[in-house]
Amino acid sequence: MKPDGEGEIQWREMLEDWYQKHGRELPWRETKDPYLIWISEVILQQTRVAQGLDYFRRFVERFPDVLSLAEAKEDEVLKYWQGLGYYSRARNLHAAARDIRDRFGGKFPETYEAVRSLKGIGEYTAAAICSFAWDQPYAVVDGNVYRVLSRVFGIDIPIDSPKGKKFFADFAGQLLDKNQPALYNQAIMDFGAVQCVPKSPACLFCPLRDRCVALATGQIDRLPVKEGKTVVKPRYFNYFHIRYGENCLLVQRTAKDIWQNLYEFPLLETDEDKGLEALVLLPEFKHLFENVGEIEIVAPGVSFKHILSHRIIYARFYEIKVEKLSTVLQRYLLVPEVSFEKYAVSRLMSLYWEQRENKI
DNA sequence: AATGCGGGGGG
DNA sequence: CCCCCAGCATT
Repeated sequence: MKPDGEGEIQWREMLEDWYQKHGRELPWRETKDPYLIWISEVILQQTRVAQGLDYFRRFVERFPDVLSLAEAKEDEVLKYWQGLGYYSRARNLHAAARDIRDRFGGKFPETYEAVRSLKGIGEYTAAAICSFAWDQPYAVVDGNVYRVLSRVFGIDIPIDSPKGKKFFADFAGQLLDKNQPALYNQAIMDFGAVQCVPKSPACLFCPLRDRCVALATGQIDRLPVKEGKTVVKPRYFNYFHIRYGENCLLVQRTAKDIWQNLYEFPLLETDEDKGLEALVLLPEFKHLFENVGEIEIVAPGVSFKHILSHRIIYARFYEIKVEKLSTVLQRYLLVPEVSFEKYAVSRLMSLYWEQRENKI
């Protein structure tokens, strides 16, 4: 199928027909409120619909508009994001809400450039918001679009190369149905998510089976082409669940690192896997437990292998009771254990807490 | 141009 | 085990 002349019309009609029949009903499709669309799009960055649905419902119930989000504390926003990953999305959402309040008088901006200027909104999200909310003619290019276009038209330019990004952005712009951008954009993404799936798509039942280049040439499994290979690096986290009476100690991660601004136990990261015997010999360990009186190591280290896309974290948790709070320990946050769940923590921390509750 | 950032689901 | 998901920011 050629992307010009009559082919374009066929292409659009085919996608839009398919969408009318097979498109999914999703909560954020029932609104034209740019705020709700924005929230849904950010939640769905690198995240499946099934995973994000409940987060969307909870988030917009608590923060129904720009102002309520802007007035909230970042800690609470992060708490609503807990478990979803890529926490910079939540931090940027919060910062952008304040930006809209301060720079745009609380009214969601309505031009592509202004929307794009907000933190956490890139080309995809700006196009999604502007097309869905106001039917502006911007083509979305997400993982679904890359897959559909690369297969149907047999394009093997790597989608994660600058050349590929430019090509697909231009191409998607040509194919866009400028008379109804919202409908068209939803249609092509849903088509990718439901019909033209990454693995084992049901090509026999595809409305494009007669015209798909990848299917005709046996390249379905090869397209889209990606060149980037993510290197997985190991990290070794040794956490100390330090108990002082009915309290534990927490600290906020402030570094530009994984889980920024989430809370965790005092951490000793090592460059290799170490057991408790090796750990206690480290100066950092000695410093942490100086002047705390008698210490009692309640449990042997509990180990977790926490797998992320680009990291594999080998974590050990040690539950340690102390008699006194030294000046070192006083620098941490003293948190009643019954209040632990008020803090936004990583999945790793919450898994530890969960298994501990189960044991008790 | 390359890297970092989470977590979950499916083959 | 590996790949991918309604990507973005930083360097």
